[in-house]
Amino acid sequence: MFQLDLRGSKPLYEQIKEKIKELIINNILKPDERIPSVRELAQTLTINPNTIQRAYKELETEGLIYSIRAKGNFVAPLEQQSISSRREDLKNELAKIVAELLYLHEPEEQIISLVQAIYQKKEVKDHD
Amino acid sequence: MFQLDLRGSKPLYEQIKEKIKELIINNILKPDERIPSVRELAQTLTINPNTIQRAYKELETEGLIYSIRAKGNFVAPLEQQSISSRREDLKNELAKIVAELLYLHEPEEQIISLVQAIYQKKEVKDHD
Amino acid sequence: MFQLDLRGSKPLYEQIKEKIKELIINNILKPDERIPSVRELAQTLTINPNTIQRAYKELETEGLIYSIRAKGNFVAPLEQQSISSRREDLKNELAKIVAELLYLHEPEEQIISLVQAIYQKKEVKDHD
Amino acid sequence: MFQLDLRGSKPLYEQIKEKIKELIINNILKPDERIPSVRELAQTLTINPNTIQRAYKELETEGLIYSIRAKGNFVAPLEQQSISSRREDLKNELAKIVAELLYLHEPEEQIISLVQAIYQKKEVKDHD
DNA sequence: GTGGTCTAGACCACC
DNA sequence: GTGGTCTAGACCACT
Repeated sequence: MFQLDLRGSKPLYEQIKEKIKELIINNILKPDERIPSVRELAQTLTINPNTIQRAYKELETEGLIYSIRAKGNFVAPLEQQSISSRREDLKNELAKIVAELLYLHEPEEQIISLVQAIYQKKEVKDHD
Repeated sequence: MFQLDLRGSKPLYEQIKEKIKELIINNILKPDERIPSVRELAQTLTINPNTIQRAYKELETEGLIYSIRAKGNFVAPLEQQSISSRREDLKNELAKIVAELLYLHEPEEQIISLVQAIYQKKEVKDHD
Repeated sequence: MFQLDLRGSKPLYEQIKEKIKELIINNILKPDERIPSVRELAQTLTINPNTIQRAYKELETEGLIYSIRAKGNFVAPLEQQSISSRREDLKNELAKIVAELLYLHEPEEQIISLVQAIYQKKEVKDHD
Repeated sequence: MFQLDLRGSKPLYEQIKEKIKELIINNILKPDERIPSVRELAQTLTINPNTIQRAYKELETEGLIYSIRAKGNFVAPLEQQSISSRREDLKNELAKIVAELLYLHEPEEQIISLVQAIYQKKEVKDHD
């Protein structure tokens, strides 16, 4: 499913969170689809179930997944997340990052083509 | 020096971090210039020194300031090796945010014009 | 039967819980009346059965509905022992919320008039 | 400092969260005051440090405390919490609870005197 | 089988 | 000393 960087300083549970988030954002995991069980994923990644559990719990509090006892964890449908405020938050974060990149003399074109690349990837997917 | 939003939802130390960052990015605080000591700033803002310390520490790990024991904290000059890696980090963060905005159906044009607006502001300043 | 806010921030299963609860509280669904089956409701709302099941289960633990295997889910009659303990639970929750509102400097009058407004609405209904 | 119900079904870390929250709300623990260290509290309550850690971490994400590595955990100043939206949320929760109490035939006077009792306790404290 | 909680014990980075 | 992360292993309630 994905691989972890066991050496880096980033906590494993955060890496797991990010990876799952990516899979959801890229629509590889679809709404109401079941994601691997805590034990399953722990085994395939050969790490402790507690670590997975922690990642899943935080994803749940962030509204990205929901869990049903004795059934599993599932991707939360997009509609149930607070889209509008989340979008504003993200745009604020983005503005700060761009301002810092400007300070570090990153050329504007580079940033714009980065944005375009991300959106283009999606268009390709939509044609599938 | 600056004011804090005491009623806002953001932690004080993050607000301080951002404010200092802004001052550096906008060249109001210049390279190798000394910034207020933890105690000084704590007193003028009438908040706990812990809060300032945490803000300064994170700015240091981000490479924006450096501290000399018993002398104070100073703005880090741009000419450091850390710049290119910092730029890569920022672009990675940016990519994640853009990906999530795409997932939330934010139109591409909005993002690009946001980026352009930030860079345009800078051009105006350069004309000063 | 009712509509969900598909864009809101609240999880769907909580919205369903609340809606059903409202229908029971306002006596639109009457004691021992059958409520839609998990599958039925999932189909009419075009959402995942898991979501409905979770909502129903929580309503059951709160004592508002009861389920008979292979027959369906029904509104629990008021004449049960569970009422007094449920009232105590609710009053405890309420006390905590009021304490936090006090901490956040919400004026006492505001809270009391909120309570009165809710009870007054009921009086009007009783006159129907 | 406080006692836990080891038999009940409520998770220990949630009990700890609630207790600390109470202490903060009742101003027994004051802004920027240090709260017991993870190990300290674990020892006095004779439970595992991990359990305390979990409680503290969730309190931090809720904005009630902040932690500084190698220094300890501290009460977050009131001003840095998002008061206005939090108050609205709390009033909504309160309205639902009152509606359910009305359904269960709890007399209006009982609720109002409960609210008044909580606010009166505070007045007494203010006279100290 | 599943998620959820808890313990015991360990290591790290920081100060 | 402090907070933070991770492992190993256990138990529970639920389906």
